[in-house]
Amino acid sequence: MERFRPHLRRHGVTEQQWRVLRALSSVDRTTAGALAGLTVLSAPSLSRILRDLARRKLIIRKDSQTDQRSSWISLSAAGRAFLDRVAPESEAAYDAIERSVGRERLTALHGILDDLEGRLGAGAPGFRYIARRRS
Amino acid sequence: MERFRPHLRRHGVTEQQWRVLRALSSVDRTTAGALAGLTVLSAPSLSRILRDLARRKLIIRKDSQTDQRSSWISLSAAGRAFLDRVAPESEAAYDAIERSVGRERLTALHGILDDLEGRLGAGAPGFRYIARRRS
DNA sequence: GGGTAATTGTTAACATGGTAACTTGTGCCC
DNA sequence: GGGCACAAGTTACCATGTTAACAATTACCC
Repeated sequence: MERFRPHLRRHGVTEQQWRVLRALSSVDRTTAGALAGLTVLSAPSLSRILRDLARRKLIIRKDSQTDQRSSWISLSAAGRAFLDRVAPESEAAYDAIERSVGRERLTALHGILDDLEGRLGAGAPGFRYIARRRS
Repeated sequence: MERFRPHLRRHGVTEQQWRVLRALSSVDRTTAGALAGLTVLSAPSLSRILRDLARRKLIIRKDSQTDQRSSWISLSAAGRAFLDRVAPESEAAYDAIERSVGRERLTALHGILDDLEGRLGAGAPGFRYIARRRS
């Protein structure tokens, strides 16, 4: 993350906020719980982040009609514009890492870490939004 | 760390405090800078941790005679006793992980991560006190 | 030597993770 | 349908990582 943080900082988002925005970009809408799993953020952290992103109007929360405990979260137009503006830089930083390390080595590492996670029982894998390529 | 934290918590230390105490157990005395490298802690964090550990009298700080900017840090008798009391539990937790994952796989992972660190230029490797066996 | 740059530690401000307590809602079961 | 366990989020508290600013020394260099 040392490679990404400076870019993100310049744009006024933290790496976790960025992770949340990226995760939201690939779905129409979700709930906080699903988003926590997707971004691998703890519920308390995500709660704070969503509050801040909503305050900045990068995301929209709409009360669920079927379950009043949760709400639907989606990217706002401004949020999508922000993503389109910042994503290229993020991709460039990722490319630089891939060039230093080598694509095969990175793929191998992902495999090993997934395996490790399984053996230690850290929870269901699923699709993650960490330093992995958007594909 | 999920496996270690509960044990450590019961004994009233955080994982980073534990890392510092373990690192101190293998040297006669050091400076804060060297300790930061050894434990992979940031200078500000280490500064706070040393303050707390000194307050609890688990470590001793003695002003350096040759360089008045830094001081010598060493384990107190109480600190050593604490380590002897808690270390066995820590070792047991590590053994459990090693059994789940397999020693060969863990060794291989360490190698891969060291390699990665080198390629990304994260700094000099050196001996670390993370989840690695005391040997 | 004297002044400036680099080093060593510390403190402050902010964001986050972990844990636990708490509030609301839902669902279920007798 | 009343009560109770469970689920979804939020809040609070503490410890840490980052970054930046700062204090005090030390080293270097003309």
